[in-house]
Amino acid sequence: MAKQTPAKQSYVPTLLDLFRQYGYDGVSLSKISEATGLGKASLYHHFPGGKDDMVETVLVALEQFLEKTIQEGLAGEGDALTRLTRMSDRIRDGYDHGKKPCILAALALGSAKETFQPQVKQLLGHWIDAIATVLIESGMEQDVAQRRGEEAMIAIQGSLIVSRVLDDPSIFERTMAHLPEQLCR
Amino acid sequence: MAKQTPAKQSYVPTLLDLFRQYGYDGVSLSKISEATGLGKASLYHHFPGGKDDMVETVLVALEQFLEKTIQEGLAGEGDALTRLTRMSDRIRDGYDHGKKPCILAALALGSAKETFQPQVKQLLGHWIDAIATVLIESGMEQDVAQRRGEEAMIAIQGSLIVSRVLDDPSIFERTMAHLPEQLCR
DNA sequence: AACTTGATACCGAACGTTCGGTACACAGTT
DNA sequence: AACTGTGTACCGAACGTTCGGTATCAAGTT
Repeated sequence: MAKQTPAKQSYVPTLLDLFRQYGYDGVSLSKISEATGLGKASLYHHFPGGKDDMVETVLVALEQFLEKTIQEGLAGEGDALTRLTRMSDRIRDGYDHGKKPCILAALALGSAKETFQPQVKQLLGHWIDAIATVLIESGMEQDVAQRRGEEAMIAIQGSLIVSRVLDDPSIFERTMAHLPEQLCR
Repeated sequence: MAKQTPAKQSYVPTLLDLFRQYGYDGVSLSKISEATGLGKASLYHHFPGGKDDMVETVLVALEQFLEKTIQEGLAGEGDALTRLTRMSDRIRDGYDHGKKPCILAALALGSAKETFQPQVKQLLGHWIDAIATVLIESGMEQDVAQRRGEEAMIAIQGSLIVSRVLDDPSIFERTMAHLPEQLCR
């Protein structure tokens, strides 16, 4: 695991956008150079481990973002429905209301899968667990709650893909709007 | 649209496997050469349009497969639940019980999106419409049925991704098992 | 029967370009 | 001086694609 620096972190938004849209194999160093405004040498200066180093930096940032989302959203005040609605709103923002794909799905494809599967799996699993925890605290059985967490992830990932393929972000928005009640049923 | 030939069609299974797993950008001509046993020059002999020609051949085959699935499964005998269960079984087979990704999602990523979006969109839309038609014939309102068709696609795509990321195909299987009743509710 | 022609399928070599990556030099800041 | 950051030039490998060629087969002609 490469060392994280403030400079690296400052490139996360740009890198995230590239990897989520083009996937690992579709993002070349030239594309990154263009998007960040840095030459290749500078990119290697900041990310000595190259492309993999960049993806890891993005994943570390995502882990932090997820933690923050859990603390401020899911683990905050209110009943389950309120909390899940707060999460739903954050998700809408994070995916630009259905217009941006999920990097976790993108990294499950191609050569990225072999390299990053453990981290991606851990992130997604963590997200599911957090949703399940909210439902458990509201009185739901653990088994059922875990299933619901998975359902939530299926809805999120599935609606992002369908919205993207059909070029219709309202599908994602509609799905997110219904998700909280569905999980609490 | 390049001309389709029997030779081209004979390579569809191999090409489908490569593109669904590695995506468009992750599949090189070398990889295809290796998987098909043909040299690169031979690949160009059969697919003069190159990689794009190969993807199009796969998409044409998928369209035919979808038509067949609709005729034999969704448009066949029985009530809506029976028909949707038949479709669900075919889907399970087509995705090797959750172990293989969907090429439509893979082609929605990277440089493939720009080239193949119209065809991919048409395929997915056609699938949704076929599901909605079954529900409409069983008495459901058109609006609701169309929504249900989308929900089905969200469940399929989402559960494939979640199963893949979590390395747990049972998630897909479970989702497919419940899908017919869910759509008919 | 032998030869010619056309069609089909395949190949190795080569092409121009892009890939990820490295070495070195220089400039700015502390 | 040390550190941080950048640019230029270059590398070998791989990319997608094309070229010129060989092998085989079937059909037609002599």
